[in-house]
Amino acid sequence: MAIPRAAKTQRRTRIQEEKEERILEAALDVFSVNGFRGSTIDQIAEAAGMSKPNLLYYFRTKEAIHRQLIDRVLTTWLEPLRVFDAAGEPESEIRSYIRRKLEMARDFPRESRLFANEILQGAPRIEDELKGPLKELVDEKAEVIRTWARAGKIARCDPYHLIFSIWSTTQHYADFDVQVRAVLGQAHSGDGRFEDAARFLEQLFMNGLRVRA
Amino acid sequence: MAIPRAAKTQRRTRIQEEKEERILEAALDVFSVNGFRGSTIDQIAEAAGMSKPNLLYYFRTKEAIHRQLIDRVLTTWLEPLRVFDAAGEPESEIRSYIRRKLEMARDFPRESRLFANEILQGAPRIEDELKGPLKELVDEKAEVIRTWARAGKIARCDPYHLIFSIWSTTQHYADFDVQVRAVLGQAHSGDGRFEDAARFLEQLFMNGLRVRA
DNA sequence: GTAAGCTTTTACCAAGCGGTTAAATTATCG
DNA sequence: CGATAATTTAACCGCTTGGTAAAAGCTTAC
Repeated sequence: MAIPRAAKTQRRTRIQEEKEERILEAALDVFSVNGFRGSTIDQIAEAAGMSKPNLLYYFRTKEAIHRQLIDRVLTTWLEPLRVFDAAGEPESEIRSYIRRKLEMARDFPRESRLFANEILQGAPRIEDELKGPLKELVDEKAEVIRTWARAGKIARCDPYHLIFSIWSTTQHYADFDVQVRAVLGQAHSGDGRFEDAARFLEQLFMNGLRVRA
Repeated sequence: MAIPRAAKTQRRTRIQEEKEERILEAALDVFSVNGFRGSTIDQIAEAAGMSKPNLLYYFRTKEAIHRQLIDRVLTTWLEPLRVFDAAGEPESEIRSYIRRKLEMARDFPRESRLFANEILQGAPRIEDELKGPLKELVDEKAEVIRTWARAGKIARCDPYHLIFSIWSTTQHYADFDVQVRAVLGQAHSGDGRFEDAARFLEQLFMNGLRVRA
């Protein structure tokens, strides 16, 4: 007779660790494309190569899987912004922030889309995290940017909308990938579009934020 | 005995016109939040104030409703880009393109989200339109931008990524509205954020694209 | 008014959904 | 090996889903 559910006592077997990882991996595939309501446990189970009841042995509900994925993404997602350093040179800080966000769009598009799906649908499951930790982090970094502007190191501008514009331009290459590919055609079918994007965005933001005489 | 379905003969009654409009209006509400798979006919029917079978009298399938919405959005959505004029002044053309896209994000957020949902999910229903009409239009306008750059009227840059960056920064205020509100807090609870965004984006793109000595 | 066509409702269905139960199977460890 | 706990499977449940059938109710034109 098995103890109710896997997570009841603390993490024990390596098989548990492996299966949970496989499930989360599969769920990321499914959720990032279909959103929460549009995804079924059966789809995830099949993608993970196991039966539905077997999957439900590791995660009690569909929502539990989603929750854990979202939590993971939220922490790793904001890492680049956390690194943003008040003591650094504005130009290089912003430049490398853009570059890092673009790399994430390239290397973790599913995570980006999972997040986008959640926000699009009104963020019912993460409103608190947005209004709490996220807002506080952005507030803090906005203050840094404002300081740089006051010191004449970059042009005066609204720091919040600057951050929004970096988020949107970079995530666009993950979230709207199909559209980007369709418009660019065969030409940039490899990862070339990311290099072009990096060049363009650096130019745009560096010139756009330069202090004008 | 009713003729199979409403659209069989050509559009007749004004009641048909009215009801179809009400259904599409309701469907836009529902689809734009939940995506295609996440939305149910019942939800749409209730939002339209009618029974499910009644709704299905006007539209044979869920997909038929969605299709018509998408088709509408696709045409109106690209209007601002079509207006983009090679004969105009680069600065004012780009500036007013940004302004118009931002107005659309403000005034038609549901349409923007419907589109975003579709793209996020791999655009299964509109891939052809993206690779065909959309790509052609963008190709044409990219050429215009390239001409301006060659003539020294704006900085040399990748015109495709310029267009992408305008799309993403403006649509962000519709698609990621919840996040934007959460981060900005009470401060800009009205439409003020759109004015701030307009100011910031104009500054960013105007400076970013100015020819540098 | 009445007949024809248009619209709405009631009742229904088969498939898919998230999730449970209990028994069968496998791994672990003394 | 044997016992105990961990894992997997088969069978199932009640609810929701997209969609249909058929009849009842309503409009409109003559």
